[in-house]
Amino acid sequence: MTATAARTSARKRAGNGAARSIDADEIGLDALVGHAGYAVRRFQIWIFQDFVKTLGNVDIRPTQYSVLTVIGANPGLSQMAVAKRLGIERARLVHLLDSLEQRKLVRRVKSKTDRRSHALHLTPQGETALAKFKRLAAEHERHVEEKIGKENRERLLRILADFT
Amino acid sequence: MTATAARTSARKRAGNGAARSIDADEIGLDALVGHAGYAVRRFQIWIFQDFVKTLGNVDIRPTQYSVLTVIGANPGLSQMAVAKRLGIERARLVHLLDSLEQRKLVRRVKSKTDRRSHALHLTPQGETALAKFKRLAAEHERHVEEKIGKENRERLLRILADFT
DNA sequence: GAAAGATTGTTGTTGACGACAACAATTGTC
DNA sequence: GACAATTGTTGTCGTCAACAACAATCTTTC
Repeated sequence: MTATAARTSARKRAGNGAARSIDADEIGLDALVGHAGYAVRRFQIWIFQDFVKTLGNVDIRPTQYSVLTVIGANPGLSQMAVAKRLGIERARLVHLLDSLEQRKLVRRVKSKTDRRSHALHLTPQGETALAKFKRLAAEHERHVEEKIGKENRERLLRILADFT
Repeated sequence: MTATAARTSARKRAGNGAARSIDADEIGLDALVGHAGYAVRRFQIWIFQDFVKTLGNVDIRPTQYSVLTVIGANPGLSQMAVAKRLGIERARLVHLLDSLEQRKLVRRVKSKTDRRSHALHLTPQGETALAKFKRLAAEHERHVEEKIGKENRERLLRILADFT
């Protein structure tokens, strides 16, 4: 049905090996239009690009921002706790923290209660930097609002609240 | 305000270098809860994992599925057209098609009207395989529906329709 | 209290993916 | 016919998820 319709409209395009030049608009997505994952993926790419662009001057990427924010709101957390909360692998978090620690935004303090783990803290510079990052991130969020609409953004947040 | 509140509640956690073990639930996300990008990212990871798992037996990943679907619905397209339509880079599409062509699902036919380009077609096996992939993808989509609810999924698709 | 098992941080590898740059072959334009 | 643009290709780089293995350090169990 859907497949048949798509197939029929496609016939006029090329039955053999001719690649007619076509406007991207008239290329049907067929089954993809019914897949939430496809739309979400495209949207997520758009969001990431805007985030990276908006926070380009301070050189902070989404993942780094999420790590800084969680540490800032919960100082003293272990790497394991941060990784679990954000759904990041602990192996991956190691490199993220290496980078953030080199930039003097985060400190790994040896925990005295558990000598395996590190207690994560923002440095004073990290705190002021994070404040700036949050302002830029809010600006990015306004771009999202402009893109999909104020109400739609709120609906989206409600729908996906369980995943945070 | 939000920061102050988070900071205050965080104080009880660790003022120095003690990494108390904490349930992931009680770790505040602070500013992240207001960011659509964070929720979308987490959701998208969940979707991808379910897709990969559901189509695990046939060894098809989301990007491959999208390429096959578009070619199936628009036979004869050039690589450039497919890449543009799906937001994939043409350099990346080369490898995707190499893989799909090796698996005898897709054929690159030399175009006679433009000897630079290839007209992309599904092989007969590709057609029957895609039919199966679509059934599995529909099953995956039902998982999404179970996860966020029927109405929410439809709302989501409407909200993000412009990105497809 | 010692042995066995689990956890934490770390290092390394693999593969998918987006972004960019360069190139040859071909087409389009002036 | 010279010059610019397009198409497919190759290659590199950096981000990211997923594993596996390891040493150091708890925790459990006997």
